[in-house]
Amino acid sequence: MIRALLVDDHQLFGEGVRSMFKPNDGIEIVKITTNGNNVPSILSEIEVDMILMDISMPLIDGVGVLELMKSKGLDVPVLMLTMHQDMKYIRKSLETGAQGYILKDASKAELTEAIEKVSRRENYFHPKINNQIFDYLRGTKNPSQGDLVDQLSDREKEIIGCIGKGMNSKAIAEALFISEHTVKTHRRNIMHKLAVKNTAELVTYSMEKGII
Amino acid sequence: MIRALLVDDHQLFGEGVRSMFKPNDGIEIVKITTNGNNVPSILSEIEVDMILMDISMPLIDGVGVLELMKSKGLDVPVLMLTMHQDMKYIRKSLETGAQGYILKDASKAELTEAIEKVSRRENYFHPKINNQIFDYLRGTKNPSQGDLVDQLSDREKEIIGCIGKGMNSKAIAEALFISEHTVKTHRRNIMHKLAVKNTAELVTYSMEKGII
DNA sequence: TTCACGATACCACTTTAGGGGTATGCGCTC
DNA sequence: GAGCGCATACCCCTAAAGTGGTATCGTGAA
Repeated sequence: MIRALLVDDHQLFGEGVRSMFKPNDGIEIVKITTNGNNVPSILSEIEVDMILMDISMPLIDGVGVLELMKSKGLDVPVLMLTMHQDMKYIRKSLETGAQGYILKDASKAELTEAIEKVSRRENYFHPKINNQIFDYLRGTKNPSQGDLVDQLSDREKEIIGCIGKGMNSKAIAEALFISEHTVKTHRRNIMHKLAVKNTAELVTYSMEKGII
Repeated sequence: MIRALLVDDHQLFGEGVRSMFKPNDGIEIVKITTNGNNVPSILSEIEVDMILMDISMPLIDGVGVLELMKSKGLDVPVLMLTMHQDMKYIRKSLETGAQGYILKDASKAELTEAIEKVSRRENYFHPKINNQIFDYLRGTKNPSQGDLVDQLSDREKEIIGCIGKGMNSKAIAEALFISEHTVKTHRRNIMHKLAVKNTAELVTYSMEKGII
């Protein structure tokens, strides 16, 4: 029986995955937490064979939890379980030490296989992202030739999200508790980084790249 | 026993939710489909009391499935089950006739309550989005039925395409061999028809609707 | 310990968008 | 033939975006 810890902010998803595994599947979700910050204390209390981790979570994201674990010397294999098919997330996860990467639209059989492999400290990649892995490995001859989107900071992406919702600089400033000047500076930097002429093109580009 | 059909492209989520409901919960997911286009044929084969529907799906989105059902005269209460907290999605869902709206980070208890209410053709809204519903109802005296995009003329869609490419009014005027004044008039009319505040929101909305 | 970067903030300025009108000609329909 | 939607075009004006700088502070890397 593989004992797994699930880290996901979506309660429904978590309870769903837990109920999905029957005793004879050989897998048991022994604990679910919606807050990645609790992972170290949980690991000190109970013993698990692997961790199933969502990437996008509000308080601390999956990569952040991986870093937190590493800083505390916690060595438990982690399977990233996410909707993001972007190379950005995959790369970040692998760089930070994830053992595998699977998409949320995987089947139960695929998830079972992934959990088994990761718990044995083998790598697992979902078939859907294999091509991207190859493309990425082929493309890493020239690291500067990355995606323009990768140059954006988290704050800048946050600003982009607000812009897409139709908020103007003043509204964004109030929402983020910063000055309107700062928002305008961010907008300028974003436009330079993405090499776009105006807000319309910025929104188009960002939506195509999945930032919005 | 409430018999539910689940429409979600994320297999894991679907199987998870299905396993979550035990016989004594009074709810059974009798069928899961990852393709919304199959909903009409499924409804003709099996009998269900309600439909649990994800909004963002690749082949046809949740709102599209609702429209498809309506066009075929299929009258089964639908609970939208999604991650999107945006009023835009909520509005579209309600306009197209969804009976309820719940977020994917809801608890099992909340989902159970929602399914029960919707199967009785009562409305259900997740507590987290109640405020947005109120704001919406306050702001909309005139509930416009039908899709806003349908009101756009071909010329207006052409203008929208240019805006999305980052062209300003002057550039659009030159490209279409018309006056800049005319372009500005078009932009104004477009924004009124789509009920958006500015160009950024216009682009976001248009891309979601597939105009761009 | 520098040094780079991100987030913050401000000034001054030009260009563009956005909102209020009004108007004409064309094609279609009732 | 009167009305309607659409594309066209112009006026005036305000608000916002966009461009050119500069600058402080904290953090983390070299």
